[in-house]
Amino acid sequence: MMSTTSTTNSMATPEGRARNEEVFRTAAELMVQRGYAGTSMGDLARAVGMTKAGLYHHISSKQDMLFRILLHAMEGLEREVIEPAKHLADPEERLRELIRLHVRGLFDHGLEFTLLFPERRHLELAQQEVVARQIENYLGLIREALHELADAGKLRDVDIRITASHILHTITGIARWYTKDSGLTIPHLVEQTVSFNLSAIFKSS
Amino acid sequence: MMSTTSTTNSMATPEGRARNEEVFRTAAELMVQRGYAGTSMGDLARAVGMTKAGLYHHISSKQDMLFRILLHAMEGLEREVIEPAKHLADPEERLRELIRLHVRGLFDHGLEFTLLFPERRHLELAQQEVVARQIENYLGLIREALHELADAGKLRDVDIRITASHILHTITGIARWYTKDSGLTIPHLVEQTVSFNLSAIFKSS
DNA sequence: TGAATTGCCTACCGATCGTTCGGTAACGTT
DNA sequence: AACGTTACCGAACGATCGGTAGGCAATTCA
Repeated sequence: MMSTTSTTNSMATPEGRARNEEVFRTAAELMVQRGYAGTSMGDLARAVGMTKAGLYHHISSKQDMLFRILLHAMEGLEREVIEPAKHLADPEERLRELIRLHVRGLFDHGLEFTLLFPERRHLELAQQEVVARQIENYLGLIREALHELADAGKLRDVDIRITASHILHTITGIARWYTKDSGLTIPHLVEQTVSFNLSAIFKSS
Repeated sequence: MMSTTSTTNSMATPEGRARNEEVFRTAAELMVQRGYAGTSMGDLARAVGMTKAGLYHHISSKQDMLFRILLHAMEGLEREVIEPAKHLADPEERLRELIRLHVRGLFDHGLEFTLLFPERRHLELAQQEVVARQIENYLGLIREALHELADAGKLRDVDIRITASHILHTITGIARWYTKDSGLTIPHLVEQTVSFNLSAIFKSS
């Protein structure tokens, strides 16, 4: 079978799979709020209505659970953001779409997990590198678009490495300050974030 | 005496004061790297070359230590950033100076503590509010400058609340991605961050 | 010179951490 | 009816957590 989704056992029934997903989803939510070290297995067990021992039917260790959560976040980023945007020929359109989809994904999908990337320090080195490579890959996509725009003479005199990081952090920063009761609509937030970053880089001419 | 600086005792000698500062400074550094929950008192003790028990000569509790670190960071922000900038009459110059001083302070001063603001959730509610109020106050300063610029017709059609948050997070984000071995000079980083944010908001005309 | 105070130590506390063990009720298959 | 699997539980493990009690050398103050 060589399933890549298995944790400690084969997780056969639909109810079992659903429960399994609930464990991982809840863990991700808790860790976004309180961090990896700040979230105990007891906390997680209580949140899903289970004992600590019961959790270990679904996971093999806390660290491995974090790794799987990050893998899932990376798959989501790849599928919902990178893949739809990367083949756009026009670099401006491509960059615009990267930002738009990422901000949208922050709310639609559990893609808020992007927030958990800083928690990669709790993983083993080999696992850390997997995550680091994906982040570098994503940043590379932004830098590539910036380079093409620079070659076309459309950019201000900007440092591309710094600028790419600034763009990425206006996006991930949203997850740190946004609250539902702010009265902000998501389309408005998306539009504002896109235009903020694009205005930041283009020549004013 | 009513000293506000005392921790568990009067901390009389210069060497004592120096050691005391070292404890707090080291704790701040560790917590920036590993987070509050991820930094144990044993870690801290080892880092300053002391036993856990010895630490408690300098602090009264881990939580209180965090609160004092955040207070110190807020004082630094007030002294090094807010105070020098707030009296500038020209809103563009004021905003530029706020950003410039904040990024500079990230490196010069132990003002990197800005990173610790997310850790305020580990404080008691009354203490959390003190920190939240200061952040709100700082954001208010940015928003005020933006309002003045908008009234002067100098801004793009921009949502001021969102924009202020974006500006703040390009700055604090630096502490998350910057590494010394990147070959970036600090003046260059400061200049790029200032121009990124100012370009983001002004009319391209 | 003696008495305090400072700055740290050794030794330890109860609580909580992540994790494991043995067991079991419910269920599908044969 | 018997068996195997799934999805859990109660109880406990060793390790580590934040924190404390009491002592002791060095320094400072009277």
